[in-house]
Amino acid sequence: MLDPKLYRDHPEKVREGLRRRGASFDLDGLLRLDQEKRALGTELDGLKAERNAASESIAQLKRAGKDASEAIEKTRTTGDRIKDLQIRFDVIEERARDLALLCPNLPHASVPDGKSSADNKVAATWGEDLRARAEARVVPDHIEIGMKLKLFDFERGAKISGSGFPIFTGAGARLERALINFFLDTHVKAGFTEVSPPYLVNRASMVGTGQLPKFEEDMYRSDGENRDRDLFLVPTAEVPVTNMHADEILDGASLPVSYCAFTACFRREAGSWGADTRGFLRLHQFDKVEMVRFSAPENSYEQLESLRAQAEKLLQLLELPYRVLELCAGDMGFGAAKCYDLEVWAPAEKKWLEVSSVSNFEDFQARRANIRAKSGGQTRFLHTLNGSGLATPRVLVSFLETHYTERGTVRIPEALRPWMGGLEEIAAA
RNA sequence: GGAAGGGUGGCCGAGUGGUUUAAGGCAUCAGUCUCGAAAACUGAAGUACGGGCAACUGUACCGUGAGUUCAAAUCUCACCUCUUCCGCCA
Repeated sequence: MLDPKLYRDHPEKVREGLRRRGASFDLDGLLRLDQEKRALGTELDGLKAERNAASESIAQLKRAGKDASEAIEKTRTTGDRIKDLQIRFDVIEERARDLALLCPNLPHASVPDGKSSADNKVAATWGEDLRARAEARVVPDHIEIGMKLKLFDFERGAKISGSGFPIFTGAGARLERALINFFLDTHVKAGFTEVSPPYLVNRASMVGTGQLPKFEEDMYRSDGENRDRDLFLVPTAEVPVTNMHADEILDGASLPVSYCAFTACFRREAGSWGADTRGFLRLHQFDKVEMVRFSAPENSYEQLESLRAQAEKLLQLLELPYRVLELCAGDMGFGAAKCYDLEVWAPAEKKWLEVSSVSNFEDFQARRANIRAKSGGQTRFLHTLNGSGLATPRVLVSFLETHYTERGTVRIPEALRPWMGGLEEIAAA
């Protein structure tokens, strides 16, 4: 949610930000509703002040032992007017809030212009040589490798759940688990606090991080006895972990606060049928370790760089070539003010795969979830950031294709071996 | 699932429908004292929204939502949630 003062006092700035994003949002409608809400509010407050004064004089009459029935009778009509006006005010206020929740965040000044993923800027690359080496020979793709080594089973996953729900088997399941533990342990060592949150969250939490109200069709929902009791399968650990501190005031001196969490992630991927449906590239359920950071507003962009470095470190340790994209204004997610994507190279797919998205939301989520920090006697919305660290299925694709050996085995990079019981390579059983 | 008891500011914790402008304490900030600090003492201090150039001022907020009333932290109803006990259970 944007700061109301921003669109009230500087609507042209908001308009410019929306234009850069290529977002269609009814800013004029929001400004009209906001104006109407304030006019009604002023009138309503005046009536309430009138009633409070009348009640006070009634109290004085009664205390003095005098008859107050005439004053009570007169105040009754004020009460009726308040009731009417209150209903009108509530309707307008709700409409204003509903609309404000649909407005995306504005891009930070450093975010490059652009309309789509084609306009993203390559900010860094790592492992060029490895990539060239991997490309120099013909490599079977991850599905073929996985079938040969019996690492997963798409058909049986589809039988029990549907497409997009693979089963990991044997060394594949082991590798998946090893990656997760390797990620978590690396983060904990770097000072992150590990949390294991619920996989089902309420509607308020989904609104807090910005998945709702706009993207409900992409979420798995379990209906409650009413709307407020609906539960949603988490699309990312960002949702439960960020909302852990909803409606709280954190001690400013404790910032930044950093968490890491493993969860399965659930996405309907509505509307993307046919795109990347083969293999692991687009799933309805996948595993991911997420980093979430609560930062003071002053240095959230330093924190963004440090989160990005933390995610990069994992890929370096896994010896997977990657590049870092600085997303353009038109390609960023709904709530992000600035965002980097980490993409690994998949030699057989011959394409880059997004395995991490690292974003600074500034106070966009903090406003929605009401997360503040107090320092120096001042209470302000803090800044929230998060980054994948990392999403396993796509890492696995690159991992299998990159570390596939001429002997038909998959080499385990040294950094991961402690989590694989010292195993040096995965071979056919 | 059943029974009982709770939910009040950053935290703990009082609170008879109308001096509640929410007692008191802790923590915080400022001052006095001190070479400096601690302690002690004195004082300040909730959050959000609106109006005003400003000093200031209005409204709302005691788990959430309805209701009763001229007036609700206080009374009524529903719900959420926590604690304890019982039952069931991985």
